[in-house]
Amino acid sequence: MPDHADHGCPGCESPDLAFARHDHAHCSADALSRAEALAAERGLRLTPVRRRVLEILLEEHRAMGAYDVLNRLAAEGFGNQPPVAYRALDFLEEQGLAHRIRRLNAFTACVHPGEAHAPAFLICRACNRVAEAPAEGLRAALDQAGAALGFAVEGSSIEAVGLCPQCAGAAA
Amino acid sequence: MPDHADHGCPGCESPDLAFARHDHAHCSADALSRAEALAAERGLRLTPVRRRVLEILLEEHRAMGAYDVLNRLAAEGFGNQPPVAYRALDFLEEQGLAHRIRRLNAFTACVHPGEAHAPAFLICRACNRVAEAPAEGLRAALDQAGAALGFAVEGSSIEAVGLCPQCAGAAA
DNA sequence: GACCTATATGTAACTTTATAACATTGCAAG
DNA sequence: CTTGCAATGTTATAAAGTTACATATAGGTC
Ligand SMILES: [Zn+2]
Ligand SMILES: [Zn+2]
Ligand SMILES: [Zn+2]
Ligand SMILES: [Zn+2]
Repeated sequence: MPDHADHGCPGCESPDLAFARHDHAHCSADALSRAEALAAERGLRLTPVRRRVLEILLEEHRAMGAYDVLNRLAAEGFGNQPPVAYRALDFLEEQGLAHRIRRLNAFTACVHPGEAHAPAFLICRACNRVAEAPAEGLRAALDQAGAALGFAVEGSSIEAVGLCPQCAGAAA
Repeated sequence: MPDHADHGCPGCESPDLAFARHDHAHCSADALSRAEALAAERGLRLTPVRRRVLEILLEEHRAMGAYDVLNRLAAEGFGNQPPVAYRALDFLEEQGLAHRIRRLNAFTACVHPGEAHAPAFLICRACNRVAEAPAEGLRAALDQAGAALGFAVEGSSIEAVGLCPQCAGAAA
């Protein structure tokens, strides 16, 4: 694991840095090394396609459509049919290394994999960047709202659209 | 407005009755009459297609895909091309008469239109019914979670998947 | 090493969901 | 009326996701 002393590192901090100026080279390298550690720990195979998809998602704090990912893969000599992208994305999602953003039909790399978490997503409608916000309280409240109706919550998606600090500043 | 004395009526009660035994004929008739009142109030045209789409959605507390709605419309002599359904659904959504369930790529009628609300949705993975849960507290918490990152929340979707009371009972 | 099996990848074909662009209809203000 | 605008109809196409089957490759067994 890299040394973090001088860096803002989403993996090691809360909240998420997607909207803050930060050392993103470190940020993404760290997420990748965590992913590798996790895969080793779980006896999973972080194959070339899977690893490359994760790298592509990690390039920016944005969500990418499966077909955008696929185009990148195809350009690099991997298969060029949808299942190639979807399978890698599904794998990453199952392992908590990426998240699906349902409002965007798109995927984003998880910035702090390994830590059990079920974040809320903040989606900037201007710059399209996506941040994870801690959502333990929200999940608990949702469980409770369900329970009030006799409903057993098993999974949930909490997504907000709005303006990130930079885009809000630019608009004002 | 119908007399509610003897009925469970989602429009007049909280929480939602989708998962409870209730007089659904009243429930849907009430929602429709509220929609009509609302349209009149706002000077909007609840045209035959739009009204029919709302009726179709109101038949059950389920989410329907745009193409399911379209098939129904086509069978009844309306246009049979996607925009016919999407336009009506978009209109209903804008007016708060229907909601889009993003996890399902589907739409459901709002059971208490008119009242300002931004509900959380509870989606039963077994019977596919959808209920609206009050979510003022959740929205507030989400706004706050965004604010903590300098993010201005403008809209959000909160959706939970799980088991409704009846399906949970059947499984046990 | 040779073999077998499970997992992963490649590929073709297709389904489902959604939008863009333009023509037509029909009500409604003047 | 007639003129304009909102709604609907229609054609075509784009975007997102899945099914089914063939091929390749990693790991374990003998
Ligand atoms: Zn970063
Ligand atoms: Zn932004
Ligand atoms: Zn009902
Ligand atoms: Zn159910």
